[in-house]
Amino acid sequence: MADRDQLLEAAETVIRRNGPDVTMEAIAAQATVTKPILYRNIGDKDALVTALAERFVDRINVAGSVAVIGAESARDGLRRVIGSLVAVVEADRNVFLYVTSVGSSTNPFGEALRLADRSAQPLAEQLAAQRRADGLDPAVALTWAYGIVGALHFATMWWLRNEPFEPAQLADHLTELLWSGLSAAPPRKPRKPR
Amino acid sequence: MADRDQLLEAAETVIRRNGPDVTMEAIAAQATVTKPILYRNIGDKDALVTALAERFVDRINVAGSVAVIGAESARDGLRRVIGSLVAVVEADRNVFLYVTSVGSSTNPFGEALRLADRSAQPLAEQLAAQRRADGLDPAVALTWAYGIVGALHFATMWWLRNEPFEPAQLADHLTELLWSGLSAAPPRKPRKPR
DNA sequence: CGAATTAATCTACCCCTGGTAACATATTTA
DNA sequence: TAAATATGTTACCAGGGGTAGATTAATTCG
Repeated sequence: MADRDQLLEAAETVIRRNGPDVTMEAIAAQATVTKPILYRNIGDKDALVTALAERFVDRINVAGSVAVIGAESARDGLRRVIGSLVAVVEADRNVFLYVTSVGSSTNPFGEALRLADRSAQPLAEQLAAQRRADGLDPAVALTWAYGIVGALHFATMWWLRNEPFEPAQLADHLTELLWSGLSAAPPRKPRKPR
Repeated sequence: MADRDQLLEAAETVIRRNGPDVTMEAIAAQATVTKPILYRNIGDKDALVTALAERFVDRINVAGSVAVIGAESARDGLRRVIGSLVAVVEADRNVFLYVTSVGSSTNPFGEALRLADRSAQPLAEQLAAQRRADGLDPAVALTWAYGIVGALHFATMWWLRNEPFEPAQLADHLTELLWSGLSAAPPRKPRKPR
């Protein structure tokens, strides 16, 4: 008893219920199991976060693949994918927060970046392919992939915390930024901190 | 003895030397002081991180203001600001990592977002003003500000970890993305995960 | 079938770090 | 000089990640 998948399921359950700052003990308890079993099957906390992140990214990817069906244009496709991402995160915000905010001393770059890796890598490949097809330099792909993921991440995070407007607006604004960039409205004196 | 500023200075010193996972005890020791003094003058760990973040953002802003002088165009200004940001972060990576990766239970959204606030807020005001001047809807400003900050943050973080090429390239790629967006090379099937 | 060996699980603990209470020491003020 | 007030120190607590060793269940073998 106490399959790896069941443990991950239990972790998600308790995170959804009790918020993102949940203890390993609580996760074990939710699975009606004691800590050593959890550790034997999952590894350490870092491994748990990684596993949950993997699942989460998978869900986002699936949702994106579905959302993009029937897109009327590339821009519309982008808009749909962003919309579905926002929807998934909003629907499961606690798991999202857990997966992105848990830090570990062995990983000084933060868990958010590890989560980003799983999205940015395939995205980079697509971007590179597209650039090549258009006769453009594909070297930008990785930077762009992390930049895009970061933009989505931070904006979504901020939006989650404040919820200043409807999710559709968030998706619209992000699409506009990522699709067209700032050049439409060039800031005269772009003091652009941090 | 043991001025607030001296304590912050000591914190930065020890973080630079020993890396981002540094203990409050170590910081106190570096300031030749004991923990309760540190706590009396600074507050808790969260307050320390906030204070250090504030300083760091200030440095970035100053560097950006200097860098933008003599820009030949708005795009060139953006490029220069991004370049100076990358330079500051690279030169003080440990403090940057400390300030962005230390999590706290009272702040489930992560310290990175708090750091972002200090940059995104003024940036949003500028964006909004510019949009208004151009007769465009300024409602996008906040979303864009967090998006831009996030793009810079993640890409820089990734670059710091891997250092795959020269910092100038990173700045070039990011400028291109933020200035012109993806529309130049529209992905046909934008499976864009995360 | 019973004994012995092996696998699975629990109890109890360690360690480290953030945070603080209570005590001690210097310093000002009356 | 005595009282009051900063200022600092030691010693401790709390809580969470992680694990060693005892304990129980299961399996194999004579």
